[in-house]
Amino acid sequence: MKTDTVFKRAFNDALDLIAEWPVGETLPSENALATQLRVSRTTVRKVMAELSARSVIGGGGRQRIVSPAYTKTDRFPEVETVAMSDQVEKRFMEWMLRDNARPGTAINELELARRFGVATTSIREFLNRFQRFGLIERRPAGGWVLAGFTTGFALELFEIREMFELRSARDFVALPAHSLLWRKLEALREDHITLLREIDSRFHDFSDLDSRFHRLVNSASPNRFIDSFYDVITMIFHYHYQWNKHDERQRNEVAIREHLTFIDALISRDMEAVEAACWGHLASAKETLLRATSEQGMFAEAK
Amino acid sequence: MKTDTVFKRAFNDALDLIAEWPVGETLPSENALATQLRVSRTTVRKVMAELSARSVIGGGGRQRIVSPAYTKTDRFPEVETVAMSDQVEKRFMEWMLRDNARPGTAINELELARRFGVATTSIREFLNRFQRFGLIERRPAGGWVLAGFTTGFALELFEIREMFELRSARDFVALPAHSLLWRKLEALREDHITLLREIDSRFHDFSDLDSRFHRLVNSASPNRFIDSFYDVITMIFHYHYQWNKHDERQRNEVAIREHLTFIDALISRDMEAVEAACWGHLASAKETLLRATSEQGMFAEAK
DNA sequence: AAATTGTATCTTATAGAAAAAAGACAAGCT
DNA sequence: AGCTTGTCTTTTTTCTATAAGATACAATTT
Repeated sequence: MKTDTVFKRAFNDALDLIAEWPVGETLPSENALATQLRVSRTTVRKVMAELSARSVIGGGGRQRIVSPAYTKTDRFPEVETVAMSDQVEKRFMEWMLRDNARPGTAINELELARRFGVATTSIREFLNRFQRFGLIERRPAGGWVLAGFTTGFALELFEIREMFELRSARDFVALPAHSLLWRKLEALREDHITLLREIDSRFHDFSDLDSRFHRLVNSASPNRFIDSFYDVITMIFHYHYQWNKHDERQRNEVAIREHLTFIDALISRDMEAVEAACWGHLASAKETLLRATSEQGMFAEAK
Repeated sequence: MKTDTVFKRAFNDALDLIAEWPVGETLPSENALATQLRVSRTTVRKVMAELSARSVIGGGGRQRIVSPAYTKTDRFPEVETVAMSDQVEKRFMEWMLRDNARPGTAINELELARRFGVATTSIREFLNRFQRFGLIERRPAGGWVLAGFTTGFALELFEIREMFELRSARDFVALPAHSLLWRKLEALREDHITLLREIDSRFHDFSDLDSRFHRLVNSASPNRFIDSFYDVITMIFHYHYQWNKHDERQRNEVAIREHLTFIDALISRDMEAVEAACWGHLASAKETLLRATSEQGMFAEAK
């Protein structure tokens, strides 16, 4: 049976919406709400029904209003709003990075299913999708082995990343002056400066900025295989940022400055400066990731 | 319920084995057979039981012999020996390349399941695994769209391929003289010459040789992301060779000669010659693929 | 008439089950 | 003692079923 995480997330979002809606005003139409909450009308109606049942809203048909007797009602807990597939990914990464899982370990679908409390179907689906990230491998006999987040993995990742990033930077510099991307780069530059100013409180926001920057550079000459490779990087860095808290603020500040050097080099169209900035940034990103792989015990290479 | 394609293939293989076994001699042990037939003992026993039931073999326990009264028995048809997942892939490629399917088409799991006569689970599994090839894309809402085997796809594919191949060729040339790979290259060179001599009858065998050559070049400095990318190329060329019969013999002969030029350049360690040979070969491979994409109507770009 | 809601249908995500195949262990043979 | 076979257990593959959610169409309101 499908989980109702979509409904629960929409319900919570609807509560936020209602909190700012004048009591007595009729609510937007179902279609409008569907667009705002990014779900189908079917789900909107289910949310409205639940809100009615909890007397958060009153009136029926096209006269739905925020109930005058509106009292705070319980939101659904966050965990229940994230899709099963995302939860499986998260749990798997935890299992791989936190628990014992050494490279070479056989992956047992049934055991993972039991451990995560989901059906085997969900595990299979996850493994099939996750395969492309290169952290697991299919055995010819059937079944999977953990390739693991090893030093070798990080080195291979960065070898490709260097090729792609340099190629994209070159194409970016060759962009015509009137290209929209220059303006986007300009905007992103501002975002960097803003974040740098507020680094002490907002250093967590760097992860997202990082991904946006590199994807913008790549968008100069789109290539689906490069985009797809960036999904790997995004995933790795997502978990890396999430778990490696050591020196986080400091690391991010350095990276922002490197980005700015890179951006300025791009704007100057000086390809030599671009290459230098690109190498510099990648070298330090690589070093950070490699340090993480050896700092934590479970990252040791198995052979 | 799982299909018994493994059993059926093993059964057919066992028949081949028995055809060359002296009547009256006791057969190899179950373990030995399991290794030879590349299945588990469980399956070997099932095969033996079936062979017994059909009186192809006689005696029991460790005294199994080819029955003196052995008569030819029906093999299982080829189709029943290929795994469901492989069949789904084949049918999907047919649907995409032969039938109507235009890029941008929404992919309907249920419809495909009905069309292919399998459960939706099999379709889902296929789509999840197949995603990495870049021919389909997941929609945020859920569901899939066909990206399709378009000209754009081929161009993007070759952009990456050029980067990877050149990089690997460079690393290959830098290999120490005593490396095992030089000998493997030498052997592969011989295989090329042999095939060239028998090209008129064996031109179909080129597909496999092509894949072996390029994977050997890449093995000079292994990188899982490059290997994974080669899976895409192998898959594409597999279907391309299978369906584009036009000028096949001629095309393959040209490609073999290009490979030989490439190989000789590698052996000479002359990086300039290597680059030239590499570019030359890739340019012609690209042209072939691009011509295929425009020759056949369904490859037209949709926008 | 256009937008909105009500209703029915189709599609996807997930569970659960069962057969096939692999693997583990015990017993038997040489 | 080391293979070999018999038996039992575990794991993977594949099917069917069902609730959640999306989409299409009909009815209704303004």
